[in-house]
Amino acid sequence: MLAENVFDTLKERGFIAQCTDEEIVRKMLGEKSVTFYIGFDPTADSLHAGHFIALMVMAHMQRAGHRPICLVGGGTGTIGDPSGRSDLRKVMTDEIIEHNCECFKKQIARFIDFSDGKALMVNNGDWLRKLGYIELLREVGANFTVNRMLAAECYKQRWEKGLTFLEFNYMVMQAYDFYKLNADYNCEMELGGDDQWSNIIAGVELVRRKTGRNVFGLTNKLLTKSDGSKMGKTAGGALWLDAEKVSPYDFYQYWRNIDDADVKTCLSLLTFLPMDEVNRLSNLKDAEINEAKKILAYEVTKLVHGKNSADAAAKSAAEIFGGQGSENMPSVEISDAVGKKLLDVLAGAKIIESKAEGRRLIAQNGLTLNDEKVTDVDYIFGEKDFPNGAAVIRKGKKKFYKLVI
RNA sequence: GGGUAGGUGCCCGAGUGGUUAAAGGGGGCGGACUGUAAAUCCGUUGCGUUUGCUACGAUGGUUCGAAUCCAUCCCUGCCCA
Repeated sequence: MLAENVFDTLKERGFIAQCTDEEIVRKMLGEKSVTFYIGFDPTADSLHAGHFIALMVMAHMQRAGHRPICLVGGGTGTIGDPSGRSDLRKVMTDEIIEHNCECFKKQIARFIDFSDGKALMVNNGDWLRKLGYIELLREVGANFTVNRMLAAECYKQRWEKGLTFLEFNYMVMQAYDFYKLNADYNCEMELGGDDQWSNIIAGVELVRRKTGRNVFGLTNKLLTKSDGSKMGKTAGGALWLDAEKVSPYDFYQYWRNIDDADVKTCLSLLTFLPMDEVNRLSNLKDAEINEAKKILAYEVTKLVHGKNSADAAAKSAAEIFGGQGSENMPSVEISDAVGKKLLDVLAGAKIIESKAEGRRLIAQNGLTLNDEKVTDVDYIFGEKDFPNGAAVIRKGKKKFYKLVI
């Protein structure tokens, strides 16, 4: 008997969206160690905030004594999951898929404990790529009815734009994964984002039809804002977990700046803070709730980038927004800035996307150099702009950059 | 394969020979207000800035001039087989 039932934990924290059978799953999770899996398709070279929720679920499960199987989709990634999408995913080359899988593996390994067989990592490319078409049709295809599949919620978005036969098969592939993992590792549960519900129940049904065994599916809520829109979007795209793509400071700032209304969801889903603490923090009102956001940002950053990075990010933020101090401000090395046009330097450092954007910022009073508004579009850097070998550029209200010469 | 409707800027979506870098909305960005929040309001939103360049699926063509007309091709929806 396990001390605490994860099902209750997950439920209390608001993770659970749908479950094939709450009662039985809860009972099962309470009596024995269960092997479960979550799949991650290698759609990019880094995981993002959306994947992070799934990793949290996985971590909670593992802490409770269950065994995770992390599946990277080297096989399914070649197809592309159409679930909930209105457009066709662009096809990736095998090299890219392979590369992305490797990136995923490294990142996942930071969150899940793989020592002593406490978790497994598999790649469905290992079996899906070997499958023969006829074999698959007979073994698996016979267990699906097209009319049933067509009724699946996940294809609804596609009725307008069209669904290719390639993508239509995605569900079959994922179902096969579950069947395979059940056979090889006695995997009894598949977890995933709520957008995966259709695919998950397809797997549950396939296992039952082929083996007569009862397996289960559970989905977690997707990370959305209180208004229903997707969370984890930044100007540059997704909120990546890779420090190279989104710096720990920017990552910290993302959570530091979320809506008041989303504080509770984020604290319970993205941190391990005890629920009474989560409740206390999220009930803070007005300016007080900033404390909760700081804790949220720190905790999430710590989980994703480690304590040192989180400390540094928190410190930078405190300095930058608190008063002066620019010690830990994100900095860019510009060796020969003096004598050059400010706009050329900023564009070169990727601080602004184009000089047109720079001119616009200046025209709208959005660019500051060492606390003075820049008003001259043709401003040329002089020695005096780098008092201690550095100049501070502020873009808009909250984006700071230190130019070091 | 046949019929038909389409492919426009980050997205949706007007435009159907010139004043259209292209209405409107969303999103983004900047400003005001604030709490490094939300809502709201205002501005802005291809690149380079000396009347320049690139852009409306692709390639050719007609024209003083086309996103708008013609041809071919590619792609997609719907209907029929």
